[in-house]
Formats: sequence, C-alpha cells, structure tokens
Amino acid sequence: MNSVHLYLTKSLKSMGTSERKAKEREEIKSLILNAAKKLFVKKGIDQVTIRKIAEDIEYSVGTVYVYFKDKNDILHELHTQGFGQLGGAMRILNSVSDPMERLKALGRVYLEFAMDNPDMYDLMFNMRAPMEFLDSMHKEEWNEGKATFDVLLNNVQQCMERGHFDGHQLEPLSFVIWSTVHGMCSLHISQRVKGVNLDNPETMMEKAYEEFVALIDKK
Amino acid sequence: MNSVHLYLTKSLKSMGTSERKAKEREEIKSLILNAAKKLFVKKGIDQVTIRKIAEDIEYSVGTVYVYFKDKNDILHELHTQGFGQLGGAMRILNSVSDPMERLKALGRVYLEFAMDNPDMYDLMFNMRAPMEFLDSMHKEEWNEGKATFDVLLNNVQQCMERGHFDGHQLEPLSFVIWSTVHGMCSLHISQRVKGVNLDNPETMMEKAYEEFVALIDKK
DNA sequence: AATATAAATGAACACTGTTCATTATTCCAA
DNA sequence: TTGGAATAATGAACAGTGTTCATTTATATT
Repeated sequence: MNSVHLYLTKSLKSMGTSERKAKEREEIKSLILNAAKKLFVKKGIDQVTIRKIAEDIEYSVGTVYVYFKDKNDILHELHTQGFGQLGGAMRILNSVSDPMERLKALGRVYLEFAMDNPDMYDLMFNMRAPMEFLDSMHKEEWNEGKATFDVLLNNVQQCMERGHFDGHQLEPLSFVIWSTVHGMCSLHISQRVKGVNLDNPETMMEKAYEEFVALIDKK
Repeated sequence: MNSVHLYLTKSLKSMGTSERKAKEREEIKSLILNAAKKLFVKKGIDQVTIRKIAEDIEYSVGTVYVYFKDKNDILHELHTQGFGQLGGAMRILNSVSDPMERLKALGRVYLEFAMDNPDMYDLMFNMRAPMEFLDSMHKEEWNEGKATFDVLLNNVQQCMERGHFDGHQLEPLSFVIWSTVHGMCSLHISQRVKGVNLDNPETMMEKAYEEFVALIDKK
C-alpha cells in the first residue's frame, strides 16, 4: 500500500473535507495578508514584521511560515494587490475615447495612485522584495508589471494610429513615457523633490506634469 | 576654574597636538568610509553592516560610533562621495559648447553612471538613509541634489536662450527631464525593465534614450 | 609622576527573519 | 468508539541586525 494509493483513496472519499480545508487555508492566508496590509498603510513598510503580523492575528510566528514561504512571499502578494487597485483605477479610463486624452488621464491616475499610496507604490516599483520572490520561484515573468505596461503600450499604439508620435518606436517610446511619470513619482516618494525645490513639492509635481503633457503633445 | 578656561588654555598651549588629533580623526573616518565603500561595491548595500566594517578595519563596533553618529551618517557620507563622482563626470561636458548637445550628453553620462554604479545610484536617489540623516541633523537642504539639479537647470536655461523649449517653464521642465532619465535608471536598477520586456534591458535603455532625445528635440 | 582628557572596547539590549523538533488538533477507517 | 495517521500550530532557538554605555586603555598636560 503506497502513499499514492492512500492519497487517491482519501481524495475520493473525502472531497468535501479537503475542499473545506482549502478554503480554511485561504481564509488564514487572507487573515495574514490583511494584517500585513493594515500595518503597511498605517505604519509604513518597515513596520511590517512577521512578529507583528502574528501578534495582530493572534497566531504564533511559526504559523505565518506555514502559509507563506517567507517575507518576500507576503510582500509579493501585497504588491499584487496593489496592482489590482491600480489596474482598477486605470480601467475606468476605458470610457475616454480619444487615445491621446486617455494617455494623459492615465498618467494622472498613475501619479495620483503613487502619491496617495507611497509605500504601496514603492513596493510595486522600487523594492527588491517582490522581484526576489519571483526569482526564488524561478519565474521569469513579472505578470503584474507586464499587464500594466501593456495598457500603456496599447494606448500609445492607438495614439500612433491616429497620427501622434510620428517617427517614434512604440515600445521604447512607451517605456520613456512610463519612465517619466515613474521618475516623478519615485523622486517625490523618496523625498528628493522637496530637497531640490523651495516650492511645495505637490505644486512642482502638478506643474511638471503639465510640462510633460506639453512635451508629448508636440507634433 | 571652569571648563571654558581649561579649554582655552589647552587650545593655546597645544595647538600642534590638537591639529594632529584632528588629522588622525579624519584618517580613521576615511578608514571607515573606505571599508564601507569596499563592502558596498563588492557585496551590495545590504552587506554594509557596522560589524563588517569594524571587522574589516580591525576596530571594535563601538569605535565606529565614536566617529559616526549612526549608520545613516555613514551612508550619507557615501552618498556625498557618489555625488562627487557624478559631478566630476558631468563637469567634463563643460567643453561641449552647444547647450542642446550638452544636455543630451549630460543625460547619457547620468545614465551611464547609474548603470555602472547601481547601488551607489540607489543610495543617492532612492534610499531613505541619506535623507533621514539630513532630517536628524535638522538640515532642510539637500546640497548634493540641489547642486546637481542646478547643473541641469543652467543647461536647460541656456537651451531656452537659444530658442529651444519654447512655451515651457524652466524649473518644471528641468524636473521632468530629470524625472525621465531618473525613471529609466530607477526601473532598470530595480529590475523592472527585464520583467516587462523580452529584449535585453540594456538595448531597451539605449533605444528609449533615443526616443527621449527625439522628444526633447521637437520644436 | 599624577592627573585630566580622549579613545577604544565589547558585552548587553532590543530588535529582525527563519527553522524545526515538539505538541495539539483534526480526520477517517476499522 | 477508538487507534493511528495526517495535518496544523507552536515557540524556543539561531544567526543576524543597529545601537548604547560603563569600563578599560591610551594619550596629553600640569
């Protein structure tokens, strides 16, 4: 009687039970992730420690490691949730028919997301943790980033189809556009704007975005 | 006999000694910083620990804290050294007379610096440590960043004086230009480019910079 | 030589992520 | 109902981190 036989017998005879178990597993995973996110938004990323998560959900530290491989795993999950949020905000702009207008609005939504959720943005686009998790899983692809970049890519393509960005190359141009807005967000979040400018940083961000719009609007 | 009197007497009678002491202090500070930088470039930023620095220079951990307030202090010093290096590379471009050509070359130098010294770039423009040190010293100004941004600012101004960037505002435009190149560097260093693109990331960076140049070249 | 000043030390503290043998609980078949 | 197997939860222990500070050692001045 080998283990495979045992497993098969069991899976046949107790399907209902194992399904419930799987649900319970997901519930505890959510419990952990919600606690992590709570600490995350309230106290900042470096206050997210395994011990504090465990304390919050009233489980032991060891339990967290039953449900997640390591801390990078947790941070990667949070990063994925962040992309869900950003993706949702971006999807609303599908109603904007003019691709150029949609592109500009897309940038604003992106910027707003970054400024409203600085720690989440940092996790999604700057921190090593989520990428290290992918590496450890031997996953080559960064699906979340890819999907988001594709939205931009399609948008820029539609702009080009309507005669904008003549002489430009789709992919590198899209990457430059992403870089510009990401750079603004990144510098703002890492406190580099206030250090350089005497104005209030938010004002600078607003003015700068207008300059960006003026740049991409040129024929 | 109060302490002020004691200090004055001493400083008069042993100027040579205290000067030597001050030099010795600077030497040990350099010793610490060089060890820190060695670990930094060889093993990456998170391998720079006080214990490893102390071990490397064959002093105790406590000694490091005699010469530096905390770890942020050390990282801030390294960050300043990085700006010295970047500033030196940028200064070479003073020989380029055409401001528009100089601006494009400036961007390339900046990009090259970031790709050749990713950890240093991260420290200078992304990490919290150097800014936290400034905060703890109650310093409002980020001199290194300001000086570097000023180089860009002057350059853009000269471009505008020669008729480029018509209708744009100097400061916000300069900030957008900085953001674009910084964004490219940042995404590259945080491994977000390879995740999104199938091309080799370096090729993407090169193509993207050409798109950037094309954008700012428009009349 | 005695004393005042400065420098160097390293144990100790409070944290961190992670592991894993041990304990507790749940489940199913006989 | 009960014995045993599978699963889940535990928390002490480990190796690391930055930081502090009473104590020791060395240097300089009187």
